[in-house]
Amino acid sequence: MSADWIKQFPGLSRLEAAVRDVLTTKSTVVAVPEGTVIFGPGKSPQNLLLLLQGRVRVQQVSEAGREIVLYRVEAGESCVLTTACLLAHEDYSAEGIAETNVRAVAIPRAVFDDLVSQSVTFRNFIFTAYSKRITDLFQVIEDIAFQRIDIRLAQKLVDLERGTGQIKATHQQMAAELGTAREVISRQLGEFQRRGWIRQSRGTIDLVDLAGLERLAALGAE
Amino acid sequence: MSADWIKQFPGLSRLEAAVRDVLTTKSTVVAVPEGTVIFGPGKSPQNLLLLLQGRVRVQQVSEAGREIVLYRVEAGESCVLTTACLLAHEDYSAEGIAETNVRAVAIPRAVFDDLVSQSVTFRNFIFTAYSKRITDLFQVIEDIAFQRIDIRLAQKLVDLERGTGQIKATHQQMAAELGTAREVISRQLGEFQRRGWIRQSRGTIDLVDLAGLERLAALGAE
DNA sequence: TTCAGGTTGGTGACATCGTTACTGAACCAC
DNA sequence: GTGGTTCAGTAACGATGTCACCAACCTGAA
Repeated sequence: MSADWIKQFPGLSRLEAAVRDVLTTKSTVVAVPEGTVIFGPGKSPQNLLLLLQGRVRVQQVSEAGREIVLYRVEAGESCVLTTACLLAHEDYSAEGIAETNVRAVAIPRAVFDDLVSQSVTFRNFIFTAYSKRITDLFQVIEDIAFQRIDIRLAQKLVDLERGTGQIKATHQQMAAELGTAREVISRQLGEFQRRGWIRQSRGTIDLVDLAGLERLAALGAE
Repeated sequence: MSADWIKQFPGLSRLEAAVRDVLTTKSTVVAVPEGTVIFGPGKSPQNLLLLLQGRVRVQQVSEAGREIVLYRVEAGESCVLTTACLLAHEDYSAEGIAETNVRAVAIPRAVFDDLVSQSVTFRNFIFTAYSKRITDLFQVIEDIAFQRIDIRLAQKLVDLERGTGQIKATHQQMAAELGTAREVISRQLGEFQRRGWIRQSRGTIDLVDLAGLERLAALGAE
């Protein structure tokens, strides 16, 4: 198996040669189709995943069925919060879903433990990833608790637009992004449309005045 | 220095003898007076703390000055989320405050790294602690996003009462516990008092019908 | 003691957000 | 096309957050 993929992870570039060999020979590259539930309540992951291609959405689902997106794992990042669960034999209440087709390196539990033990570089890689995720969670908490919904929605629209100027999502899905209700999204998007910032059609939102959205989004970053 | 303190941490009881020696000889027991800011924005901790006595409150403070309590570290637990920051050289936006006088074992960064490297038991201890904290954060997110404020307040009152039947806190402090506004707390506590569950006086809340509060709190756990 | 100023708590009015209930439009499978 | 399903719009109302203000209380200093 080619070890080229290590280049995609800057934190691993200085990995000691011996450790690099362990990592490449004892891990496998897996393909995960879009929509797959990678981990979830009652389904703890068996491997640490390093994403080569695609995107994983991690979200919390309440007992009443309401959802909120916690963060996304992009190519070049790792599903590292799951390793705590992986090593502690505990279930999370969060779930991870492949938002696109995903290619990833799967590192088995025992190999992960071995790498953490042997390589200071790998340890730094892991703990840096932890730090980023925890910071993300703190931001989510701060936003839910203290930020106005129109600002959060504008930020999310700007965030989810990936150069296309368009977002493929229903109002229900946008509500799940922010942990709010569909009706709230409908009202806010209606207001954005009246202001000429977006155009809507069933299942898609066109961002026609990104600058307008960004001005509103920026109010939350003062 | 006595190594008796290790007995207070069940996860460390099976520690290999050599590793145990490293841990006890290279760490120090420190005393932290009540009210000390142990870590915070711009003040990353230099040590991993294992709490022997006392309690540390970890809270998020927004730029607008509003606060929300994330979790508490009790005796027998560790300030483990800070280790990610400690190893990643990153600052958190959260801060940790000694809520009582605290005695703790301080493990320097280099020693921590060494222990993680050498001991599978220590690794499990650390990752289990991570898992618990992250689960706590998920719960906070779910509560803020989806739970009614009266239920959250009842839960918090039951949680903060430590056998005394009394809570020493202002309405403002209770608001910071839940990330809401003082006025909301005043209204809810007024309602609880009308129902005969509590009595209030300046700076203190007496829980006179704990069962009543628990019934309301239990509605959130269905 | 008395007064000034800060802290704490109570309250009304209003804005924002969430919930409920219902409607119709758009889409899909047959 | 027909019928069922998904998606979006909206009104009414309840719950929560914000703003403004006041009263009660505490503390320290004149």
